[in-house]
Amino acid sequence: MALETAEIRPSGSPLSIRRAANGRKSGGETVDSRFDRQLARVLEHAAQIFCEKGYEGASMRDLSRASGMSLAGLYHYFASKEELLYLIQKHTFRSIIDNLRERLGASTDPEERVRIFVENHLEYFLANKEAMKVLAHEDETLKDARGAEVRAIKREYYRICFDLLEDLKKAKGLQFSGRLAVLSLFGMMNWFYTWHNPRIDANAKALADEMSGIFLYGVLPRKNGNRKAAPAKP
Amino acid sequence: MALETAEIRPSGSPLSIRRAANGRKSGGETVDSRFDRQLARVLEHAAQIFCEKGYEGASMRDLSRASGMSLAGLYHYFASKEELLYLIQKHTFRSIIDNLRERLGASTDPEERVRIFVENHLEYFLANKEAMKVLAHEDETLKDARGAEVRAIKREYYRICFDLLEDLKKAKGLQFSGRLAVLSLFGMMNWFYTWHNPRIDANAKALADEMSGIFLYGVLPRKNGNRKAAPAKP
DNA sequence: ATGAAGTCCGAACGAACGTTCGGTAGTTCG
DNA sequence: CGAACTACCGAACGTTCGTTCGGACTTCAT
Repeated sequence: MALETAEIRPSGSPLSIRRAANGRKSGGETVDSRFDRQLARVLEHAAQIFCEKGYEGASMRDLSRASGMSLAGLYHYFASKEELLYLIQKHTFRSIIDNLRERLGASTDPEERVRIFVENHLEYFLANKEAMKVLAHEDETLKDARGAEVRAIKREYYRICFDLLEDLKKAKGLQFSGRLAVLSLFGMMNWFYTWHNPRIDANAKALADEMSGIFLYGVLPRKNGNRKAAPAKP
Repeated sequence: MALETAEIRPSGSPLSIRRAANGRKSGGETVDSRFDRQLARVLEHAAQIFCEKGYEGASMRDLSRASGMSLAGLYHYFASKEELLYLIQKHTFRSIIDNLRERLGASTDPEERVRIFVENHLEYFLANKEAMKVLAHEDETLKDARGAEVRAIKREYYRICFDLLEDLKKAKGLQFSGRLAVLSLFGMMNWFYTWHNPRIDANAKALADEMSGIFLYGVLPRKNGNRKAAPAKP
């Protein structure tokens, strides 16, 4: 799945790209202008390079080579290397949240909604591995205004998860630390990128089921045997 | 807790430091030579700088400034920046494994041994925050021989955890994917460094109890009420 | 006292870094 | 046509990077 065009922020924002998307052409076939499509192409290559070598370890020359555009030409599309990282992180975060909001509409059962959260996260992770690793690994890289904005989106995402767990608590009359539960769950899910091997590991749906099972019921069985046990490894 | 001297590997190893530790002095009070003590001091500062700025983002000049030693002087103690990272990672891993092995001697109960593992990991993490973040965050940074050696120690550590879970499985007649369980548990524990706040979060022992609880029993209650529930957040 | 070994530094090396400048095609549009 | 604008590039800018070199001061066994 390709990165779409980085969305343009409301005018007046200090972080907006210098140019607005214009979807008009005399024979306009797509909504995105050529500028937007090229930017998206560059962002995709950038996500891959940042994923491979890390943000600091990746050079603009690496990116130039990967995208087939000259070093100077790249700067036609963004102002700095840091803005590149910002655009990738913002788009990825907004995009996974949008996906999630849509999926959560499908259920009102608290436990199932938690399962939907996990499944959405892992499926998006698998479908956008490079960008998601950049999101998880370069968590503290951005500073100042751009960093603050991405951190705000991250809080929004965490908050959704926190609220899902609060609903679950209320529905089942439970007591546990919501903070630790959320952060443990995110730990399980985000550590993903350090070990996932498509030749060994199951698909996103199956992994999400197993992870939800561990998070909700643990690896030990309850006394009554009705929990969904993960299948044994062959 | 300070980094001790990086241990010297058997002679003939291609990665050994160029100099062996000699504990002898006429009035010898410590086992470590001056060389060893200075190296340990530099390693400690290096861990802190790498923790703050990342390995690639940290410069030898940053390290020179932090340790109060001249840029050229640093190279008296190691051959390259990469060796620095290697020494930090190797020492930290060996050290946490040694701690663990000693603690595991205290119990033969499978469930308690898993709890000991979690407790040891989190306590070591809290006591050596900088070095442990460098270990977790710069996981893929080292290449070639040094990377292979650290990866081998990592496998050893993972293997210990995997075997603990296999013992638990056998003892309780369970079925679950050991691989996913180990990696989920490591995810919970290693994500730690991205969120731990000493002003908010409990001490290592309490956090370890809660995390073990989630991992073993999940956040949902068993039908009989005998699980150790985490206290509600005020 | 002497020499070897250990400890440390100022200055510099070439390479690589992110970014900018001036310019050249190509397209759009009155 | 020609002015305005978009898309892009070669070459260079100044800075910072990891590392090295030659030497100076200290320590210590003889």
